[in-house]
Amino acid sequence: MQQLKFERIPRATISRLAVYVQELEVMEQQGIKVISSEKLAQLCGVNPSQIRKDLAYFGEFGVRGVGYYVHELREAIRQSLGLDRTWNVVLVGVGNLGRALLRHNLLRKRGFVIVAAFDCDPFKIGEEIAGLEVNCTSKLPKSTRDMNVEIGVITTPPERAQRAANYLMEGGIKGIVNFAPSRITTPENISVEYVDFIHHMFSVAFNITQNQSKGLL
Amino acid sequence: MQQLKFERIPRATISRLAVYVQELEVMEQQGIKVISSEKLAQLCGVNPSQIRKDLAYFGEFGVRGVGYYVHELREAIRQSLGLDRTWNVVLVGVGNLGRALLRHNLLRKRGFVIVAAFDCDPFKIGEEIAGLEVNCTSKLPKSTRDMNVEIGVITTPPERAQRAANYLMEGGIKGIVNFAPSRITTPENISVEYVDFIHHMFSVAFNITQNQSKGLL
DNA sequence: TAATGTGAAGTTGTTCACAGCG
DNA sequence: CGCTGTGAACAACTTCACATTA
Repeated sequence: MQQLKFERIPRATISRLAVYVQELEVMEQQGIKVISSEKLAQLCGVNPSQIRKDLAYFGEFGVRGVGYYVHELREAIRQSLGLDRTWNVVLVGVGNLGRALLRHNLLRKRGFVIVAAFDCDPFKIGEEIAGLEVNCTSKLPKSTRDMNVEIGVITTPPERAQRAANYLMEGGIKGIVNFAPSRITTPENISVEYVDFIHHMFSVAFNITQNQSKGLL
Repeated sequence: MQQLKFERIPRATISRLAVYVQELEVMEQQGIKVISSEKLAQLCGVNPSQIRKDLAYFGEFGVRGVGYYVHELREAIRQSLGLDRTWNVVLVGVGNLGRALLRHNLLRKRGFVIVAAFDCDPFKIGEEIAGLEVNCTSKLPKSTRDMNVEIGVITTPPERAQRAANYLMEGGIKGIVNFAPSRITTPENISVEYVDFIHHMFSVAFNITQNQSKGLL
């Protein structure tokens, strides 16, 4: 339909769009039909024109003098982000975090279906978690190809993240979400996202430290 | 010692510093003594001058014509970020993710000690996880004050995140790391970080979609 | 001499302000 | 009339280029 423009879209815009979707969903559940950029901005903690700019990358979804129809806007963003479909996902590294993700139902609710889990620890192989049997990592490349998986999630210890990434790429994966606290190297055409909550702990620690030293002035 | 400058430090700088620390640690373990901004940049996937600029916010840590002493630099960054101490942390919401964090040893290794866990589900209260008894959330404010806790981690379902935040603030917490996929509102002086892996899944999905449509041109 | 530290240039992202439209 | 959509102004961040120094 839209998606006609071809400027490069800022990363920041994408992650804000994700926030908008989330808040729009809540509104929809509350029965709110129309929302202005002003009000949505307030809820998301951003500037109203920011929202309008972000949306403008993908099309014109609003009605002047009125605002945005909540349901319509949500669908438009979902479509723009490529979320109007399901994505097959595999997970590598069945530790604490891996298990939590396997059991997490929000992923599935958002269209990300974990179709296989892998680990190289013989003690974990064969174990069943959330209806999924843990397989040996060596089987990963073939499985992902057979199951037409496009996204890989890495939840291994840091030192094994690169190896996991290599297996995933061998399996023809197109994007990786890396929860391990270490950088991985991949060719340009593989999209990599890092989820490192320790960094956020660091940020908070830093901000607290700074707020306190500011208080002393 | 340093920390003399008082320009505002970009958020982005902070999160990159966290990456540098991580990579420096790996190097130290490998016995590497000296590193240039060039090489470190390569490992971290950033521009060399970016590193030098980032470090310049905090002081001069390098030796011209030589580079940076790995151990020294790591310590300098840790100190600058306020990581040369331990931080008491409480966790609210003992679901899959909460459990995973409680059992995660990387947090403690980095100086973040979870000293208490809370949940409002009577079935969970009393349960012991990673040597910590789950307490009723109503006890949170008093406990955090008594234990001198500065950071709260929220791992509740989204609809309960705000309530958790309120309890934490009542308990005198100064910073919050919110893993729940919903915005929370707090006064200015509370530092809030959002960890939302779903957003990263969205980003990857979007990038894959875009790469593919690029391929069609 | 090699690599840092840094002003200046360049790039990217954000906010403003208002024209345009339902 | 009110709120969107958007060019223009602004702010923030990144990279360049080179003077500086161990």
